[in-house]
Amino acid sequence: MFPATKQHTDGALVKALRAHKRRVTPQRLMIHRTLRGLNRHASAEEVFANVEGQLPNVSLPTVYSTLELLDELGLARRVGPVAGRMLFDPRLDEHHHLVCLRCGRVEDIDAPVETGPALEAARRRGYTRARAGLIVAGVCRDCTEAG
Amino acid sequence: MFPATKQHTDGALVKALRAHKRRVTPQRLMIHRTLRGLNRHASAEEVFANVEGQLPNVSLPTVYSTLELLDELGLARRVGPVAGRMLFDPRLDEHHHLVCLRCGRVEDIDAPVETGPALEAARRRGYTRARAGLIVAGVCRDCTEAG
DNA sequence: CTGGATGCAAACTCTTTGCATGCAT
DNA sequence: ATGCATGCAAAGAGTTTGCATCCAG
Repeated sequence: MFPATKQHTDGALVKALRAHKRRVTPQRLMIHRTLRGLNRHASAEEVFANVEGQLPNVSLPTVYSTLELLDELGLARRVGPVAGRMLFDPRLDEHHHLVCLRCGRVEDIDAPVETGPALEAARRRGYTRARAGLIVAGVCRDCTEAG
Repeated sequence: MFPATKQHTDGALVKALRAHKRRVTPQRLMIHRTLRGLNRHASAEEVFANVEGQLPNVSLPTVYSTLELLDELGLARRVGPVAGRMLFDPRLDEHHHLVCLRCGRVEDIDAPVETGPALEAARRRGYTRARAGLIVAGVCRDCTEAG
């Protein structure tokens, strides 16, 4: 389904799995490839729906644990929970999120945000592995027009 | 329990409720006063536990709907969901949050964050009532030391 | 009076856990 | 062969909803 990125994407995952002494399984490859192919933040449910068509007998718990693993490996980023659901984002570069309080839609914001001072404050308090994400919450155009 | 702020706090709520044509009820006054008294972000469950001692026969759904109302009235700010639970913050000035991924603790960060460009981006996309909040997620000192 | 607000209980959603089986190493 | 990873099912946590009753205006 995503032939252009398949090779490189699989290669990076296999390399990361081997480096962490984790097993390379068809489910992990397919879940990773699917999230990359969606090319936007997706819920576990969405990834699951898309993986089902590609690989039989995949379970939702496996999707959750694999997405969590991808986050640990640095090959995806867990965002949220946002609007009540956990999202997983294939984008690895810094960006932020815009959430509609009404319909739950999530969009990317590429505006720059100076997170250095906040991360520094976290470090000073003894936090490790700290990462910053800006969430802008509002009511989207459609929901605003719908009243 | 919070005599020093009680009068002013109640007054602001009563005024806001009247302005929005909503009713002034003992539950609303007590929930508002309790959140202010806690003086930190609290979950609905926490507010509920503290209100129970002050006013008999208060229900958790009422706490939820009242905290949501306070957010609408601008007398509290809903934060989250963070670490799986919705938090409500009596602080009205700009500040951000530091969350431990392990134990779920939430602390305030007072470091300045330039949210203007992100809010402007939201406005350009047609979002209304947009507000920005930075979430720094990491592992706190205690959890880091605990392994 | 009258309709918004409440209390209670139950439903709902998303996520996590337990356990037996299976497959990557 | 070994034990991590998986599938299935069921539990768990937090939040929301429905409805009869109550009380603020």
